[in-house]
Amino acid sequence: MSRTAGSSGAKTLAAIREAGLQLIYEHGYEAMTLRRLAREVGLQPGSLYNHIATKQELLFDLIHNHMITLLESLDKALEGHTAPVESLKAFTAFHLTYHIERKREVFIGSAELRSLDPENRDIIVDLRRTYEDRLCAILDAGRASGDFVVEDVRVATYAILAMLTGICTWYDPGGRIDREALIRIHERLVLDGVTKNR
Amino acid sequence: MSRTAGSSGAKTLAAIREAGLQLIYEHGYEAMTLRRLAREVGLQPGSLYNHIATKQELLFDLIHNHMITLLESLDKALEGHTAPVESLKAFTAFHLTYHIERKREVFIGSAELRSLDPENRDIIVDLRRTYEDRLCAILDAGRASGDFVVEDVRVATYAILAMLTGICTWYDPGGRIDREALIRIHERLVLDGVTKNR
DNA sequence: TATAAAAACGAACATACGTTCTTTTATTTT
DNA sequence: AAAATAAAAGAACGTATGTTCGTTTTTATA
Repeated sequence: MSRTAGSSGAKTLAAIREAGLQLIYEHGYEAMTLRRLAREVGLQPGSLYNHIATKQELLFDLIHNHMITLLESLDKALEGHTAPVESLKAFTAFHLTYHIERKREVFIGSAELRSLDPENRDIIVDLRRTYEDRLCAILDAGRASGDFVVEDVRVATYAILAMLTGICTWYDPGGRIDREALIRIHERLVLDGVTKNR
Repeated sequence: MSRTAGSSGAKTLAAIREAGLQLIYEHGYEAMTLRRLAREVGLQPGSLYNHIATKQELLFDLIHNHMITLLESLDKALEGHTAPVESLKAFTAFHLTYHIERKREVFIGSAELRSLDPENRDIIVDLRRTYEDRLCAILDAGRASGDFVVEDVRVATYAILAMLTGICTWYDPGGRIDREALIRIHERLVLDGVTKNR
């Protein structure tokens, strides 16, 4: 046997990425074998190396792509909002939506940080920090304008992110609660948490 | 060579548990090799089997012990509190304290769920559900008494747990914020989230 | 249409893994 | 003090893993 009829590099690579994403999400990077991945895509193990350099590079590629897309989408979602309250609402809605829609990428992006080689990890950690800084800036602005009352901006940032991100680990898109309701509930939780109202 | 002078079963098992906890926390269950674990404890790989049955059993043992301790400690912490507001404060304080002190156990207890054999996983998932139910009950009571205004108790439960648990992934005990301040901040965040105040 | 490049196969390599087994020595029990 | 048990060593087994390589066939280029 040899090259298969109809085979195309771009298509195969996309299939490898998708299958890799799913397998790493389900079993973890270490537990995913390239033989299993190859079988899923319909290839022999060695043939994977026509498309990826190493297993590690595939992982980094998946996470890096995710982080870039996440940041670009966020900046688009925040465009046009100037008032801190509106920005915070926009952030919350975006974060929830994205984390529900890209559940697997998000999960891998944090759970598999430790599976990355040090240099690769550093790059991703930097991008994560940039994302956090966006929320930090909103809280800072709201504090300056008097809209928010926050004891410690960094703590509030992490608390909010932790709460919102935690959702994607249990939320069931086909379940009892629809996305709009979920966003509404959390907008209130987040706003109440940073608003003076005693 | 053979049995080492001063060797004792109980001590060695404790050392295996501690080293296993640390290694799984750092690298993940799949990435931790028994050879590395043995080296850490100062044993030959085969000698581990005088103390553990399998690698899988060690993982289950660590997580199961953690869950049992968690539940017992929670019930002790909630004792004596009857008013929903007080119960919720007690829950928050306990949850934070425990999750900061037992960071590694907590992390493994959720991150390595997927590395458990199905039967083992079922047991742990049941215990987790029991823990969640404690918070659910507090919110239900507060809703019945009129102290809390919660749109959906299950959602609020998960949101609160997600927020509080997320903290243990970044909190630095030796850092800028001391534990009391952290608890105070989060008690406010949680209470505001479930209290009517518009 | 001839030639170069791409994409697959299939076999193989070196290594590492969880685990088992036999043997030896230290500790505990009688 | 003798016998039984527990805990370690050390070697080995079978298997699985990431990866490489030579070959073959299909697609793209000239």
